[in-house]
Amino acid sequence: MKAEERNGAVIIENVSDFDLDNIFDCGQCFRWEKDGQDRYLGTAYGRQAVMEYSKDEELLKVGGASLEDFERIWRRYLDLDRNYGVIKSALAGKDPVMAEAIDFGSGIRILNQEKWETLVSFIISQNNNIPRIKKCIESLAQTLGRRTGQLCGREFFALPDAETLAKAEIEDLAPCRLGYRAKYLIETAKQVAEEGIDSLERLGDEAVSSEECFEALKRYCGVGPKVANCIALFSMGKLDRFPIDVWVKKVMNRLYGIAENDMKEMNRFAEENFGQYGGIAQQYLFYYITHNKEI
DNA sequence: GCCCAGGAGAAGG
DNA sequence: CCTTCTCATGGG
Repeated sequence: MKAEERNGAVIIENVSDFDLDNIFDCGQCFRWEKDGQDRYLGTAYGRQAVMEYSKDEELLKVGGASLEDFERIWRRYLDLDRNYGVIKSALAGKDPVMAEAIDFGSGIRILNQEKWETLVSFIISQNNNIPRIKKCIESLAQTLGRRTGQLCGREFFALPDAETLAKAEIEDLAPCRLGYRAKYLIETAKQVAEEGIDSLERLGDEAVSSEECFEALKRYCGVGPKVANCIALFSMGKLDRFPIDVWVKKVMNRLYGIAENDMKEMNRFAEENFGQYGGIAQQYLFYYITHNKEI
């Protein structure tokens, strides 16, 4: 798909299977907000951008970014080089339930997020709700993070790196209202700082199997099965991981008739029916149950 | 006041 | 291996 720079923004043509509401409001990321005119303003990889999409023209506009930024960061972040049409057909083929969920959130894409940020974000996410998770993360960035710039009249801050967070005390995090998760975060930061950020980054290598990645992530304090799966899926390209939270339990029960506390059966079902794209299937189901009052 | 949210750690079987 | 209890916080 072709990208070119026109008066301060990057325009990308022929972008299909794409919807900003679906992508930024399906629970995978926490740092994008709609600005009131169907544009999303947010940050990743130490940059900020404003995105706008026209479904009719299949045109994506990324403002606040150079063409170089787009090719270096946003193309991969938005997973633009993956053919979701093929994946959706494979998932919907023999599963009318999944076909319905895919139709409902047909523009979902799995972002390739920063690993450290995703680790931090999903430690904060445990036993928490999305609006408050967003507040906690923004507050953490503003309290201890570095200012990365401004766009559309807003200031943006990156999350503090592992070294910075490792040196922080619980009281330093008090303004962020993280609750009992604050000590998990500092403990994990110490471990990452100690082992080196590379040991975390390496888990995203293709040579590292999905299972190996999952087990390694669970070594961090505050990271259990659900959070490990989210990190592996949203920042390490392990598309088969199938995070099970309270919503996925509900949707698996209502749509597939699996007992609400039978995690083993849910995992088995996902592996058998969704296979290598279990994580993408999970996102369609999560979006479906969290945005559709009918079910 | 109660229940809930993209759960995990600790303790006890 | 499994089950149960506890852990802050804010919104409904």
